Amino acid sequence: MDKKKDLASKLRTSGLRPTKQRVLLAEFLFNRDKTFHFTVENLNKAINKKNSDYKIALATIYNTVHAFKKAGHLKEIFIKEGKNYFDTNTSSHHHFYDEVNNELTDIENNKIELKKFPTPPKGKSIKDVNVIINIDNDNQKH
Amino acid sequence: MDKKKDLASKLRTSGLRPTKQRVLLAEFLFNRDKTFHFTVENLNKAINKKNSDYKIALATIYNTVHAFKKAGHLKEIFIKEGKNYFDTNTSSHHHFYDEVNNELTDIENNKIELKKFPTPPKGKSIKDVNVIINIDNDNQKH
DNA sequence: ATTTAACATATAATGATTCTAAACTTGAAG
DNA sequence: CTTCAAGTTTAGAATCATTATATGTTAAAT
Ligand SMILES: [Mn+2]
Ligand SMILES: [Mn+2]
Ligand SMILES: [Zn+2]
Ligand SMILES: [Zn+2]
Repeated sequence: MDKKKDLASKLRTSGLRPTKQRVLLAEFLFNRDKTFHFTVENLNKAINKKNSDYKIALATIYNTVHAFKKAGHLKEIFIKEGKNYFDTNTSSHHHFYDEVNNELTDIENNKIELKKFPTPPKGKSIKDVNVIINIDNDNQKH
Repeated sequence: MDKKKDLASKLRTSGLRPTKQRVLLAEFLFNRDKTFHFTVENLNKAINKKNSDYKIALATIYNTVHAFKKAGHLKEIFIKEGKNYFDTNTSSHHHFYDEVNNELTDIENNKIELKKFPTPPKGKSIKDVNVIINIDNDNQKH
């Protein structure tokens, strides 16, 4: 199978041994058409659902997700306390956050343009910019 | 003392009894010229430092901060895992985040202007927009 | 002054994440 | 093909921020 081989080399290139667990997680996360946003809790449930042919320990899921992040294959996104999202889109980009469904949607960088722009404090320079647009159902009372 | 009386009415108006602990915390947080960004850990240390004349239980600090937030006197800001900031500036505004010193700086709303702007998904409307500009020391290697 | 709901507090519980230490796997070398 | 060391997985323990509990205290209305 081609895809599996590709993933194995992707992992090796990142200095990660392509173990069974890592390849399975990489398949699940990276063999997709669209960006995938998830929490560790999410991922754990999806992978270890009953009747699944293969189980991965929660510690391994943590280890792997962090290893993938360190290797640049995942981005971490902070939205709210106790909700740590990871993102398979590692490009610099922005998000809609739907508070009703706890869902993230990508906004590509070129869809947002900052007109005015503040000067960073002396001795500091801008590393990156994150825009989160919180969205609600229409006609929501505040 | 005028300031104390003001705080007591501010609390009463919010439906909060002006207890000794709340008044003390309100003084510490709100009798300032500038915006104050803090974590609960921060606040607890500042209030309960040794040789301080009055101690407040950690649970009370949590309760009070959450009560102040609910009453609209504090805003909560999510920057990274395990770092929950609160903000005495409750207006809609943005931030610089200095990753080196773990420090937030306000950017007033009118200092940033979004030129291009994406359309929210169908049935959803924008509640608010949060921009975080991560900053680094100059000449930092990535 | 009495009364009662609101509040503060010490302590226990929770829950997400990290650590530990033992067993297993991978890939390189012989 | 074996051997071997470093890397990896795992169950379970530990950690740590936060929240819940249960008891004593206080604000403020009557
Ligand atoms: Mn993490
Ligand atoms: Mn909180
Ligand atoms: Zn994304
Ligand atoms: Zn602020």
